[in-house]
Amino acid sequence: MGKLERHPTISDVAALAGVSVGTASKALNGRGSLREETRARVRDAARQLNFEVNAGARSLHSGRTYTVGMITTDTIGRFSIPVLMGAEDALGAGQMSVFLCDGRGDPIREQYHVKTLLSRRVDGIIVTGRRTEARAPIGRDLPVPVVYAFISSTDPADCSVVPDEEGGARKAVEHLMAIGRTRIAHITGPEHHHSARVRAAAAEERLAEAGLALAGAPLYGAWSEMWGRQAVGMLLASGTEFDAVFCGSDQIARGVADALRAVGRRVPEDVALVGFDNWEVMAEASQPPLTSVDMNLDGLGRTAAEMLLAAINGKPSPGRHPRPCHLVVRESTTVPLVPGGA
Amino acid sequence: MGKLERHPTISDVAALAGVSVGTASKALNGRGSLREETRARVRDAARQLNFEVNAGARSLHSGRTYTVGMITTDTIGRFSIPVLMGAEDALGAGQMSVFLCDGRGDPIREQYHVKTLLSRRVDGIIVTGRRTEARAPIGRDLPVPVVYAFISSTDPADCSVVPDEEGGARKAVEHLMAIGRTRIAHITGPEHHHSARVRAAAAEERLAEAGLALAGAPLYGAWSEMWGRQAVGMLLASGTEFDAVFCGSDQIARGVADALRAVGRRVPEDVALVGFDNWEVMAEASQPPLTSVDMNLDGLGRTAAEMLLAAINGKPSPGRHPRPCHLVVRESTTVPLVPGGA
DNA sequence: AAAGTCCTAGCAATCGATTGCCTCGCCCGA
DNA sequence: TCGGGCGAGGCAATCGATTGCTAGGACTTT
Repeated sequence: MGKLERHPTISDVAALAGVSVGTASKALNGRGSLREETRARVRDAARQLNFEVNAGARSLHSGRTYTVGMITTDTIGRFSIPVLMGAEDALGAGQMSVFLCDGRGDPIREQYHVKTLLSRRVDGIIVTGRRTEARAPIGRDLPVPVVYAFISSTDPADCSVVPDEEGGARKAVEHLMAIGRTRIAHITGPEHHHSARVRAAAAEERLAEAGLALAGAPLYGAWSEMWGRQAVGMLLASGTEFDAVFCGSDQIARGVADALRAVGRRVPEDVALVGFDNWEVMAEASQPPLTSVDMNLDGLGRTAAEMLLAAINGKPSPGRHPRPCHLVVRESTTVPLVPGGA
Repeated sequence: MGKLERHPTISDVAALAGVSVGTASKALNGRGSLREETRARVRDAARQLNFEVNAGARSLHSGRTYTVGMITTDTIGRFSIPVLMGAEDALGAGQMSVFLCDGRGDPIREQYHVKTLLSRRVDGIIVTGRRTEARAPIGRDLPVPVVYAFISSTDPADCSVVPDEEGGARKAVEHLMAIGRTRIAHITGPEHHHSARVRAAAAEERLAEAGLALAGAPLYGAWSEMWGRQAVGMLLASGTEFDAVFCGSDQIARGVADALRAVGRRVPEDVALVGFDNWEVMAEASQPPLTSVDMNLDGLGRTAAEMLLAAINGKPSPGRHPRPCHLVVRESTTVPLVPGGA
């Protein structure tokens, strides 16, 4: 509860230990040649005073702050959190602290954050966001390395770690074909979203490779459950035959599941369902739980952080680095085993 | 793409402008008495070199870093994000940057973060988490002020900004009574959760004040949709009469809504439903959309940040500060207007 | 013309910590 | 007894920026 007056400095420690400032520093950092007894005396003094070295003063010499900035281009949300946590995890292992900056989708605000981070002499910057679309670089000729995670930079020379959405969509389709479905519909988000277009195109391509085609054109709409429900209505009204739906998000898939159940179509027996994102609260609460494509967001964050650390140490990895997605299979594509079967 | 060699310093600026370092500093900070022409020359030089003052070096004098630490006790999640964003917002206005530290529920890790933050000389610390339960303080006699947001400290002298969950629960019950419901059931999370107990007790108390009682005992379980569905089964099986359910979370409420619909009970006509958290993706995607108690998490974060700033400036606000919840009314408690009614 | 004012800008100490270099004293050998 | 060698620890420069004090030049005033 009480609040100490001020931070003890190394002079305080030195005085208490009865040595000079330089000696105290050497004692605490294991440098120089000192008697073990002296080191111990200094360590005790430091402990007694609750001394914590002033990181700012130290970086004045070392030139490094062991600090990185993390900028979210839009709002901190469902997609940026896992990325952020993965990065925090990887950076924490390297003793680095993270400055969090929320761009709120405002370029002015974002530039302000970049300036602030540079002023604080971060060793590097990670940029992330909630859409996978490429965006303009946060700056040119910045004095520190930058890595884009989840989103990517329009400059091909920048380092971007992104999910292989195309591969993810292909895996979804392959899984549906593997369980014998041939009339696969696709319901997804707004067409102006990069992710929606990429996933739809990849799904069509994979089907074409197998000599198949989508059941009807991709239905572009919103990322919401309500759109999923509406789209099912449209699909049924159009008379399109389908035995599976690949959805652009878990929310859409959930809406689809609810709408199908409401009209008496069984999932997965009549219609198999695959979602995207593997957002657990959605995928697992769905009836039935959803098979879904996982973009491994925290792995993305971790990789981005590792690449940033490497770049800080002089080993940059320029270019775009897609990382594989994987499929998490749940009951929406697999008929459960008969209960009670001994 | 290119990467500059090193950060320009104020000496570089001074040299380019043809003045001494001290003069350059005064020019850039509007101090001292200098000719306007000199100031302009220095400003130009700074702009030319892309000079950003070294914040670490500066704080060596000022003693302030304009930096705060934010520690999440458990994982960064649905509850801590809005708090975090509110805080980031309020702090950003004060030109302060935020160090984000994820405690992962590990006390060792948490203590490590506290030490790191102190070493970085943050001006203050905000602690948050995903449960409202009081927790042990992160430290005693820390040299900087600490504010707890959402969660609270067990030390009553610490500053904690918390949601008035009790008040929220009362509002939910009052709303249900106001629309004429008298047999209100309560389905909520695990009994060992502080929030579950507090909300249940407040609901019972408010009903008692109106001469009523809960329909059956509170049903403690989990915060999940599945539990909501199961609980409805239990409620129906027990033969308890009820015309409303107050749920401990939106996820539970959603499960309840689905289960009721499955057995042909209409929401809100037969059973009105109120959730808790006002988690929009859940509340709005529910069929029907859920009336829910909003804890105003980002307001909590903002308030916490403001109190921290005040404490940093010597005006601490010790003690527990409950902040009101409010009810967001949606279709689960209101019969929609007849469509087409001119 | 000498002295007093005011304006401008430079000098140097300071913040906290690190580190290369130097000194002091002890021990050993010649 | 004197000098070399070495171990231990102090001194002071350094990192980048800030700021109080001071010096010098221009201008005014008596």
